[in-house]
Amino acid sequence: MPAGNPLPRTFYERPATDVAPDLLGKLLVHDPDGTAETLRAGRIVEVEAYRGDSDPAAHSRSGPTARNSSMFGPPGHLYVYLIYGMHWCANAVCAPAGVGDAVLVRALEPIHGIPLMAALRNRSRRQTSCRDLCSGPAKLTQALGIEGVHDGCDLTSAEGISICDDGRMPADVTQAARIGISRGTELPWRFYDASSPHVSTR
DNA sequence: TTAGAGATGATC
DNA sequence: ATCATCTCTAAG
Repeated sequence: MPAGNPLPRTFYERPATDVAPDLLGKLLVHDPDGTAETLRAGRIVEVEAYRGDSDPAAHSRSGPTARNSSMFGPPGHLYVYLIYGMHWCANAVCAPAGVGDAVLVRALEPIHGIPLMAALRNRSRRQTSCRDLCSGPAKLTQALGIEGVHDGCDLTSAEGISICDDGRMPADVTQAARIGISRGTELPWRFYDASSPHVSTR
């Protein structure tokens, strides 16, 4: 078990803006079949918080729908959605059930299973550097093999997809405006490790 | 190195 | 029509 222990559900049972910075340095792990050969993991270096109450950019802003129902479920679960018709994005659901809070995972430092990650991201003819494997919310889901079927899965179980704590702390936590949204741009709810070369922008 | 456009489909 | 994106191509 190279990844440490999964974070407990109580970790997620807080507002997304509190959970988000604490997720920096943790490991996002996908162990699809319990074998070391297919396990891949990356250290979280960039996240964004989305809140159900008064956040115009959140998918949960207008209440539960078929797509966002995981956001309103119990904390410590995964919310996965399709964006622009072709990319999957992964969130950690936060706050008590009934509150539509989540943290979008935007970038990882690849840690384990890097050859498999490169194979899963082999669509491009261009040479994929290690920095290009997980430096974006849709890149990292492709590298880890996270898709719509994983929406709602439990992150606190060591099986399948989990977020684990191995004791490492982020070096340089920085707060800024969120990326790629047209509303709520004034809210400084993006958190990243400025010392990492693996964040989604340079 | 940077800017722009195309891909591609669910959502509300 | 919008969208919590990525990639390639072309221009400078």
